[in-house]
Amino acid sequence: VLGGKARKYRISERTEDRVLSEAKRIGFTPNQIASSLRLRKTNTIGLVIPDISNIFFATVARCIETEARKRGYFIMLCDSQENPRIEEESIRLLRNRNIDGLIISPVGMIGKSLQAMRDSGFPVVLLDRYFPGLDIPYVTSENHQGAYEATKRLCALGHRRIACIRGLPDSSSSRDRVRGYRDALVEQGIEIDRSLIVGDDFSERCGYLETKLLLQKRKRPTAIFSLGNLTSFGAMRAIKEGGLSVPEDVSLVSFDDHYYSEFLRTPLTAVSQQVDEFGLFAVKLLYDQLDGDAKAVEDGISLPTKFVERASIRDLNSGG
Amino acid sequence: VLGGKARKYRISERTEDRVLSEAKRIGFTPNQIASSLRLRKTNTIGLVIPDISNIFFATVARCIETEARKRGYFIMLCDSQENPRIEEESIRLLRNRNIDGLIISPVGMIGKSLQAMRDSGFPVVLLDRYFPGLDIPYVTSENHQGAYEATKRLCALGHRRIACIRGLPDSSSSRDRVRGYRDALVEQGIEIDRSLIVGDDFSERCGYLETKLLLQKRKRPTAIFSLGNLTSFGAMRAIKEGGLSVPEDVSLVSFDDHYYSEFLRTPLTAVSQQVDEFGLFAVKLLYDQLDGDAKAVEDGISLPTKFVERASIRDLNSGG
DNA sequence: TTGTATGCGTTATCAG
DNA sequence: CTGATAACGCATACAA
Repeated sequence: VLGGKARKYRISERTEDRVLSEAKRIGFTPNQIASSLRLRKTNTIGLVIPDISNIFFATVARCIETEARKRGYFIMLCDSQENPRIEEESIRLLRNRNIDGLIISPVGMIGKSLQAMRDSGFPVVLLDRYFPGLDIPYVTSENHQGAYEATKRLCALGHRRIACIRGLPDSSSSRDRVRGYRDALVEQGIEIDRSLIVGDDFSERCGYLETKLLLQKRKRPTAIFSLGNLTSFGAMRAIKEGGLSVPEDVSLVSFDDHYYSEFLRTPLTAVSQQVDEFGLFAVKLLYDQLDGDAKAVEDGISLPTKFVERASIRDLNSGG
Repeated sequence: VLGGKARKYRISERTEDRVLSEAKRIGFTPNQIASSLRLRKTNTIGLVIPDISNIFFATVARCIETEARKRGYFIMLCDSQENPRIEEESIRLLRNRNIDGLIISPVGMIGKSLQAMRDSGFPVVLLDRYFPGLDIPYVTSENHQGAYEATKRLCALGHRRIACIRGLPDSSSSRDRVRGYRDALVEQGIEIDRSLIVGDDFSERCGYLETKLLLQKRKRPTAIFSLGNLTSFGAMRAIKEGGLSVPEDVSLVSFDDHYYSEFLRTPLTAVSQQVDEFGLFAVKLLYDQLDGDAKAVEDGISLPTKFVERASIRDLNSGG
């Protein structure tokens, strides 16, 4: 009766009512742990994210939580701190706890490991980053296209020395954005200067350090393309500290756009991602696997980006 | 042996090794669900937050997750969306799942309900908001003091008509900040104009709408004190839309300070909170309860704030 | 329709 | 030291 299957077992209404009212009287609440053990289903999704305090992931997490709840799932949150060891450990512990599925924005080289999980029938969805060659469903942005457009625009404004502060070099998002950047330069006949492609991770500190160094070069870049929202703030900090201004001394473009961008000292030109859709699709892709054949799921989705031009880039043609 | 209690049961080393190596060979992983059922302990903490995409809560959540993990706990994340119904439902479901404790930034009037949980021995910690009169441990900022200082400073600069955009009126943080604001005004001999105390929640939209209205008044306020980071952005949006500037046309102070503040068009004066400490203390307070006597725990902690003055407030004395 | 028995995987107890 | 057994609370199959 408590399971809502009174009908199925053709329990008399009188009995059903008696059970229900007595249950309410003593405040009976079903123990989900016991249920989970019995049914081998926890209604829990593991969410492993490099940095939940990053506004991008925080926004995605919110959507995922909301969407998951609608479908009756809980979120077990793990912040891998962009640390492969913590990430691996988190996955292990989550699996011990019999989560029903995993949504992860991977940091380490765990493609094969995730693929193995998936092959064994365990639902996995990648967030923001994917593994080329493996068929694990993912949701990401059209990183190449977004970076390509942004870089092309900088070129059109006369920039030739454009630096690129990338995030975690091993991540697909970073790689694809760098590719887009390079392709745009090559297309414009600009030689790639590898010393202008810098950065190790998506942290503010990284943006700061790399920008510091870039600004000290004999031939200082006229524009900086920063591939993460935190690195962009790091870049701004370094620029400000050096007594320089955007865009007079250096133009700045950021991948990833958020509500603060237009209110900055110099409104920031940025490649905007469909952040809300990230969460929606992630849960959808996971749910499709939970629902039925874990393997018969589309291999991934790339969401279009939008180039939002604001005052942070300068036209070198007109200005001289 | 697998439980690490070989010693206790005086198992021979040989046997222990045999068991351990065989376990590794077949890849044995203990089922935490079964363990949880048996032990009545899930090593899971429920975290219920009004909006995980708000940078304040996101930052706190990160600290909580990190700190909890250190102590072997997992985080079950629920976003109540500042909706009391969702909040209540979340708590109910979390308890069905036998979480070991709850960290919550409450939205609704659930003080008595939480107190009852606590009285029954269930560990609870309040985040950012507390319930006066009840003895549920909490961690919050010295909201009154922080708001008092900020308002006093505005007065010192010659402001007399200072609006206050509060958040959720029922929350202690909002109430205490408004009290600090009022106390400062009263102390300066300024009459409280209730039409200048506005706002219903901590959303961007709220800040926007209320600022729109404030700016239309015949006697427009010379300064706005916004009690949340999102409402501050709403205020900025409305001010910008009205073709006005900060601080020339209106001064702006925000409760809650983050990394972007100094990079805004007009660097934002703000009351800075010790965000990282929030998470630390929350987990500590919870852990003290998990550890021992749930009731023998300090009743709460208020962390000092820091007034960070930037260009967003104008001196009416000197300027004329 | 209703009552009863079994097992999910661990842990604890207790007798050997 | 070791093996057998019960119990955590629920869901299901089967007997009544």
